[in-house]
Amino acid sequence: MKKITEFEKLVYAATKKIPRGRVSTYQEIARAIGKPKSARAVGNALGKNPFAPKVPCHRVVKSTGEVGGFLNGTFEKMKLLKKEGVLNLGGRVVSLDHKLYVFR
DNA sequence: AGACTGACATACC
DNA sequence: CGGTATGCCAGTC
Repeated sequence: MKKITEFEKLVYAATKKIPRGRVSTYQEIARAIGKPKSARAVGNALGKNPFAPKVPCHRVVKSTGEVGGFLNGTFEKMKLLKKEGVLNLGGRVVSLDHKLYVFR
């Protein structure tokens, strides 16, 4: 069904680029697609997440270093993140500046 | 078909 | 810490 827009395509493409063991923020993704003010729109697109496991929205965190809204029922994925050493107990990112993946 | 409102996982003041 | 500003989407009228 691919009912996605060009904007979402960019968001998913950027999110998919996140390597394992790394995380990114909505702000970074928004900036990566050329709309640094669209962090919310990024979240909106990821929230739909038609590419569920393809687009690791669980690997995208808030700009504050918190894990983000995927905790809302998807917290099982958080375990995987912890396994990758990205998250810390309590749903916090381990040194965001150290794990943050920046699009270039 | 066109316009408005609500919702969303942020950012800024 | 709280309210306002911003961007995109979806549903509704």
